[in-house]
Amino acid sequence: MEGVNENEKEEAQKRSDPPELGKWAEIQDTLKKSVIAVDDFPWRLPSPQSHSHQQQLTYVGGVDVSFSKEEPSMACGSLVVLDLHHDLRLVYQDYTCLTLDVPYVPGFLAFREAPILVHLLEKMKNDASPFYPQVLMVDGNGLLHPRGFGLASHLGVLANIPTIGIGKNLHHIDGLTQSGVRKLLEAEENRANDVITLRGSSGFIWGAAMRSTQGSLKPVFVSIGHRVSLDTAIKIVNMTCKFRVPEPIRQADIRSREHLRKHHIGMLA
DNA sequence: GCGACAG
DNA sequence: ATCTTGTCGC
Repeated sequence: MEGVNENEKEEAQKRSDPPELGKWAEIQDTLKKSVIAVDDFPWRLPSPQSHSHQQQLTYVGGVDVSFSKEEPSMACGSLVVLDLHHDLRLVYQDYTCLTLDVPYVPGFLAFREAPILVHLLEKMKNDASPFYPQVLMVDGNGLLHPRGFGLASHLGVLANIPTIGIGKNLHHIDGLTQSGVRKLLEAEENRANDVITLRGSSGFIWGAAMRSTQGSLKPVFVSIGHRVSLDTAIKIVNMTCKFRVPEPIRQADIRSREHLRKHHIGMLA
């Protein structure tokens, strides 16, 4: 009895896991109850017909956090917003740099990155920006997570905003593996499809793997974050993909990295 | 038991 | 996440 706990603690130390992991898991289980896994927003997707009485989806946001190589605790969070109706033009960008001591632990990404992103969203809301995103794409998974509550869902609940999870790599859960998914995508019956459902061994649907660009063998992994169904999430991803990674995420990624470079060099001098 | 494990 | 230029190909 006693030995089991001691061994777990030792292993946790070897992995340099923070001692709060148990609490973190509890927090995830609690917040997960607030997740809304269906469409729950006032706008509609752009369509050929005109429904003049309902607002259309126009502003799609993207968030990401970059880190400095030489100063691993130095982080830069970014929030960008693109205009879906003007060739995904950038209409808003903001950044926050700070030192982060919370480590990255698989399955607990939100405890490292969510606070910065919540800050950026709150700042934008307080400033009453007319470009506040109607939906937010997050660099990380939503439901596609060991406890069904990844960064995209976590951020969606904390900031109460519709979110979509975008993973560039698969978090292996419920029997799902990156090689297994790629085999499915390459299978004859799926040759025509660019999207396949990620159904785990348990039968649960965690998200979807999609070839966002023609000719890209490596898929991106889309999952429900908050207040957006998987079908709608896939449609929105398709509307925002010029390259493999959807533009909101790609722009947030590129720009947070260059912002960090610019600011960090200034600190060393 | 060992390995895998979003960013 | 981060280290990194050129390069092969449509």
